[in-house]
Amino acid sequence: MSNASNANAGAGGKPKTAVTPTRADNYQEWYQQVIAAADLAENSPVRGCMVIKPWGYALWENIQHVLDGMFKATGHSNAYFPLFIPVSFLEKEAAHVEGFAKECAVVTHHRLELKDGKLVPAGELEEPLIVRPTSETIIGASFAKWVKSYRDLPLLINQWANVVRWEMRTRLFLRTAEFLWQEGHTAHATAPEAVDETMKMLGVYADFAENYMAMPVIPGEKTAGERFPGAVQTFSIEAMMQDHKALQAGTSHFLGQNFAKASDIKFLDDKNVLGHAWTTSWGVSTRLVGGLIMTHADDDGMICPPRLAPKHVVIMPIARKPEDRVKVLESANALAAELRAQLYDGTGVRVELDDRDIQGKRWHWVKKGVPLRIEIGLRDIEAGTVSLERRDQDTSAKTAIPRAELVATVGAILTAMQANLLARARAYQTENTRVIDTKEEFYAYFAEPAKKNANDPTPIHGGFALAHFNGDPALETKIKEDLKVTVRCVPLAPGEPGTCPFTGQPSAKRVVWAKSY
RNA sequence: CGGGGCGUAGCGCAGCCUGGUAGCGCACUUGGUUCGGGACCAAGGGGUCGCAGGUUCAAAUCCUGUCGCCCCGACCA
Repeated sequence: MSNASNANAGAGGKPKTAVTPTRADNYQEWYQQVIAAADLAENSPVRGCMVIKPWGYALWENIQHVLDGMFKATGHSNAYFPLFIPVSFLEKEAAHVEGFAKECAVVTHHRLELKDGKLVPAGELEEPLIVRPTSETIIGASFAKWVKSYRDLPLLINQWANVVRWEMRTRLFLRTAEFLWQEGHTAHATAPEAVDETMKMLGVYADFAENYMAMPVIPGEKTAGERFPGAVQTFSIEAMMQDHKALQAGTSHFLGQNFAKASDIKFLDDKNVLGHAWTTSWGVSTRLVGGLIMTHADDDGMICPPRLAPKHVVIMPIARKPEDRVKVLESANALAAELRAQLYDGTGVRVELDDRDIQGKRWHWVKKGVPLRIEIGLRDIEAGTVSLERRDQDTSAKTAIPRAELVATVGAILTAMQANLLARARAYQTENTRVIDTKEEFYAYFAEPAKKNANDPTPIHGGFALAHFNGDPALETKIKEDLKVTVRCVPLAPGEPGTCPFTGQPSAKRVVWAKSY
């Protein structure tokens, strides 16, 4: 489609990068090409919905596995609630209606009949059902039944599910009409307990993002305009993508008693006083896979952080002559077994042995982002070494390492790579974050570079701006209109008071401004 | 939902203006030569040109409609 997509192919040479276009050439197109090159997902016949392919789904499964453990370690239990929600449930919370009604898929019939060779809906439902865009209301109905006494609290529930939001514009992983997520829903006897829960889960997300995804995040509170519909307070973790935009990677909401009142979640406290429970909800979605891509992937494709990688190591036997093949394969299989017996991150090292007799294997795995690539051939066997390549290093960097040393240190190498990816991402975020104290500098920072053509993708520019803000929603709206920049969050980390550069009024602390996904 | 662009083989594209046998590169299959940094040669397979109408002797090409994708907005956790 674009000229950029084949700009560095052709001309008799090999592509300089495994993925075209590069990030700098066309970031949006690059993102899609990485997904295709790594075989993570593809568009489906259904508008806005994606097919998550095995490699992409394996990343999600690893995300699920780790988070599920974290939720259980913090006292939560999994349960499952219906996909369908009666429309009347949504109506119960006014702000919620406003927030979600426009993007609800609605089921109005329950039967199909054949008419003139076509199936047409029949059997209209008395009350339409919406396909859940989020489950506060349907889970609230259950909570109302489950909670009678302060002894029933706190109620700490999580659900792994799919949800549907009929979005105008979709992007694989980042915003799809249907997506997979988890939604935690809890009820508490007091406001402070619910706030504690809200903050605890935000902390779990921040921990997961940094320590598993190797994606540095800024935890903070959303401004009123960005608040979850119906929430009293919304908190998020915000990550910087390689186009300098912010990705909201997880949210945690303190819902006050809004949903408890809407769903009638009432209990008798220890003084025999009837009151409404205090609830929270929090979630992360398959969007995290998009975050992983845009945090780590490069112009050669995906880079999987070791702790979430579907495979840690791929072994590629080098033996094209049939007479060598048996010996090399035997050695490669033995190496695979030795590596699988090693522990990394509390589990056996995940090893793929790719013995396909094809060309281009190496690039295949580069694009998929397997952390370690190992080549083993006759020369290695004789020397007692293997050839090791790390995906976080240049694709031309290959080191011979004694086989026994590799087996002994594979866990340490993966640990080092995980740390390197985080450090690299953190440095990137720091480099593209600026403390700004004047309106002029702020506007210049976010000004879009000139485009050759009005319909070209917007070049990478700007970043995170740390600037004071008087908190006025009207000012935030004005800045959004001017620059498409919004307050991503008011960081939880302590900050100094100062002066709002836009109004000259006092400001409690600097907030994070950026363009966002 | 508004503006723009694009739908031709798995992927990337040419052909369309000026209607007349469906093309190229990569990928794939087979054979051979290669092989430790994206191999080469040869022979093959694969497309009702997004879909539906219309004009025409004849439509990938012209006209109308429609669906989808992408970009820029609007919208949005």
